[in-house]
Amino acid sequence: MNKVRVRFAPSPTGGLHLGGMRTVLYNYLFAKKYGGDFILRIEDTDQTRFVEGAEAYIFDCLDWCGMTPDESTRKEGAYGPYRQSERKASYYQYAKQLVDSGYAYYAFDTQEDLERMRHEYKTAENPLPMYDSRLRMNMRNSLSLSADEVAELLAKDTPYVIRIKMPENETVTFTDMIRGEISFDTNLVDDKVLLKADGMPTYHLAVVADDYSMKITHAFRGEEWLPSAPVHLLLWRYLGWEASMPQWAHLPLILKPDGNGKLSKRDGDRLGFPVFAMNWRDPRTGELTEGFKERGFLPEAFVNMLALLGWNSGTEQELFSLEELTQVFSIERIHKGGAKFDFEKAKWFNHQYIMKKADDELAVWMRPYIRNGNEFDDAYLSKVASLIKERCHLLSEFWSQGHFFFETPSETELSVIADKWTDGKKAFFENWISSFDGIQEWAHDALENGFNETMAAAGLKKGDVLLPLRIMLVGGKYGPGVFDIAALIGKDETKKRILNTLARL
RNA sequence: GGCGCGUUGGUCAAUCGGCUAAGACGCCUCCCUUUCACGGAGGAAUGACGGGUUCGACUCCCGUACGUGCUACCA
Repeated sequence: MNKVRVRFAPSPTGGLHLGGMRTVLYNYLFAKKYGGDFILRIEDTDQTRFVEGAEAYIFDCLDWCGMTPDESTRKEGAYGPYRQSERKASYYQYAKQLVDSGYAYYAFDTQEDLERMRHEYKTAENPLPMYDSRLRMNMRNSLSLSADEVAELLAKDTPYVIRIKMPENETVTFTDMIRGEISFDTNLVDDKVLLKADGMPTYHLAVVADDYSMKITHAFRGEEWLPSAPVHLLLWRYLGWEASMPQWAHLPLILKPDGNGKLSKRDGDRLGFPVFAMNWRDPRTGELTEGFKERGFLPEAFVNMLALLGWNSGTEQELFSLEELTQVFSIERIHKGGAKFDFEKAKWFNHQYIMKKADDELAVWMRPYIRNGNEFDDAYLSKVASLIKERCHLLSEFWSQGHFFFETPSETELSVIADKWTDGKKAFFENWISSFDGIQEWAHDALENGFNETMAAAGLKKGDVLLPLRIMLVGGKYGPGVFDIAALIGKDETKKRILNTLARL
């Protein structure tokens, strides 16, 4: 295969959700696999939806996942400009070209005209009438009006849109890389607006013009675009570019975990999981939406989870680095059907990556989650990480799983041991503490040996005193081995916690 | 309503006509560990339905049902 060029064009309407991120990922993997260019394009031609700060946010998300676009799409580049708003002039030119060649026309209908049409032609079997070949001669456009009338309207700067003139009785067929051959009857597709009254293009015109001028060879987009694909194909044809039309791949949808429908931001809020890659604060509403990053996901886990949502390698392997994915990824193995998002499985991926990560690296990721202001050095944090990483599914669980390494537990589940508490046990702990000064090396083995000796001398069993010790050190029935904890928090702190609890029993 | 796309356990999914239908998540049991977790060993749980084609169909074809998407001067 020759050099490929893929593009991802997020609409900066705020947030970058799972579906969008997955489309980027597949674009990226495909481009990398075949040594092509990974280009980002910003679709900011819809001023009513464009959100301040969204562009920078998109780049942040890509950086976090390790998918920074090849070229500096933030500045200049071989295929720039990358913002649609900066390409405005050429869109008009192409739309005009289509009108001149008879494939498109001016439409002067107002919003009210359109509403009236939808109302007037509404019938039981056609509840949603379209602006199409059957109806367009009843509307106000350059097909129904005389040349003089049209010239006059244009001369008076009457607002107009440019619509594609869908042919009658034709079948448009194209090949989707995932789904194979797909056909549409042109009579059933409406005359889509190409250029809006404000002079900005709609997605339909923009995507074709941009893909052409950016020399895109392969285009990935969501399945929701399938119904408008015939419009796009016709535009490529009418503009005389059909030979350079990219190959399309329409990706399956990511669905809600419960019920039906595609996954939305609302579902995340409702079910308690993120749907955006990173935190997004809408500047217009001030509303903050949590991201996977902030929820405690490692980027490699997020990427891995995302890749497997709609694709699999065909082997039993489930854990892939981004690098591995670029090797094994293949369009043939992308599924046709939508997948319900499963947050439990997403957490499992993260858990795997947390366990796999080196302790010192993990320490860096976990540091922000230390809730009290105390300072701890990297070596200490590293040791904590090694002890608790296998019980954290999210980085944010670091604190709930290991807070006792950083503070004396404030809440102690005394009730767990209070019922079976005896003077003999109390004497045992006092004896054990008094032996601390004789311990040469304050480490796991020495502590356990000393504990066992004192225990045997007191005629007690592990079952009698191990749990109490845990409650004293941790505060509850959880955490790593008690001697590991004692070894790490140190002699003084261990003694302090035992004494504290003894005083309360 | 029309059109498009889809349909293997609760979820993600393998299978490209030979199936006693992989594997993973989740769930359950046991072992390990006198906590929790990790790890190990098991278990329950699947081809939407009806017709064809075929020696043989989860796999191919047709219908039906169901789901989902589109049907905006939104993408």
